[in-house]
Formats: sequence, structure tokens, C-alpha cells
Amino acid sequence: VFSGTALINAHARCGRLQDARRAFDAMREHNVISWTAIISAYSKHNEFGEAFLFFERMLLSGVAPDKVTFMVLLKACASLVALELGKQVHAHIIKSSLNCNIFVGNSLIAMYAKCGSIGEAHQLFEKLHYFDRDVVSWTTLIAGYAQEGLGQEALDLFQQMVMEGIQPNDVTFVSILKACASVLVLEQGKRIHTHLIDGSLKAYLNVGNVLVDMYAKCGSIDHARQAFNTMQERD
RNA sequence: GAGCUAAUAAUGA
Repeated sequence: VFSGTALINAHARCGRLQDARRAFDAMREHNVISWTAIISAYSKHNEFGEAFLFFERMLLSGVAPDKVTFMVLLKACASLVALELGKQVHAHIIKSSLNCNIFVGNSLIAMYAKCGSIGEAHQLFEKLHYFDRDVVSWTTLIAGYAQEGLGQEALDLFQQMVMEGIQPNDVTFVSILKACASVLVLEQGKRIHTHLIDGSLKAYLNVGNVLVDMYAKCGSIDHARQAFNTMQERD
């Protein structure tokens, strides 16, 4: 069962879904990990119908999904922007009492945010115990507001996050700078940029790219050029 | 020992 699951994963990484399926079928028994591996395989290649078909089969076979299964399914719902399906998965999660798990909680927030239910996403964020909220929880919500075009809310959350002592990472900066770019608030973007000056995060390729983009979109081509010139790595 | 959550530009249809 262990090597069979690894084989599913190996085929999936190479995009050989039919081989992944064969590896799954060749196993004489399936556990939660092998079920999740085949669901993830289809999901990663945007075969969401197949992914959910296998989820149904998994339930019928009597194997209980775990936190990883739910994270994979919620990511699929987010990709599909399928709110109703996401709510069904949410119901399963509550039944399994996994809604208190931080990873599942973060995936739920991301799913609701991606599906346009930012209010629901924020409520779930508030329901997380404050000591559970991590950089991913904050970043997910910030990105959700940015996606909705609510740049000010994103900026407020960023400030609150810093005040609560949570260290933003490179993904957080990408999200918040994108928010600045989308609402064209150059001054805010500059202020965020100052957070980066002393840190090592500015060396990240993704952060450098979004700094260039933010300045360019805000109409400050000189700053964009300067940001480009100081990048340690470019693509 | 296997499955593992958040973010980012442009172009084209």
C-alpha cells in the first residue's frame, strides 16, 4: 500500500493520470492516503469531476476522509469557484470534527474567499482561536480582500497582523502589494516597501517582481525601474 | 516510510 501510493503520486507528477489510475486499481486495498492520492492526482490536473467521483467512492467504501483529503477537496472547490460544492465539503468537515484543524480551517477560508464569500471567510477566520491563526490564515484573508478589490481592508488586516506580532512572509508581501497595485495606492505601497528594506524577503524573486509591478501599475515608472535594478535575481 | 493548506506579471483565444 505504501509503495502503491508513491507510484500514484509519481505518475501524477508526470501528468500520467491513466497510469496513476492503473496503480490505484492494482492495489488490493485502499486506505485514506491512497484514496487522497488519487483524488489529488485528478485535482492537480483539473480533472475535478473524476476527483469528486473518487471522493464519492471513498465514502461508499467506508474509508473516512482526513484533514489532507479535505484540504485537497477544498482546493478543488476553490479552483472551480464552486461555492455550493464547497459548502457540502464543509458539512462533511464539520461531521468529521476537523473544522478546528488549522490547515483545514485555512483551506476553508481560502475556498470561501475564492468563491466570493469574503464575509463567510472572515467569520471563519474570527472563529479560529487567536493562538491558532498563522501566517497562512492572515495571508489567505488578505489575498481574499485583494481579490475582491477591497484594498483598504487588506491593508488594515496587514497592519493588524503586524501589530499582533505575526511575521509576514514573502507570500504575504506579494498579496498586500498586489492589493496596493489594484487600488493604485502608491503611498501605501511605498510604506509596505519600507517594511521590506531591512528584511531578507526583498531578495525573493516573487517579492521583487510584484514590487516592480506595483510601482508600474501605480504610474511610478522610476520606482519600478529602481526596484528592477536592485533585484538580485530576475526572470 | 506514501497523500499536504495561502499569493504574484504579461501575451494570445
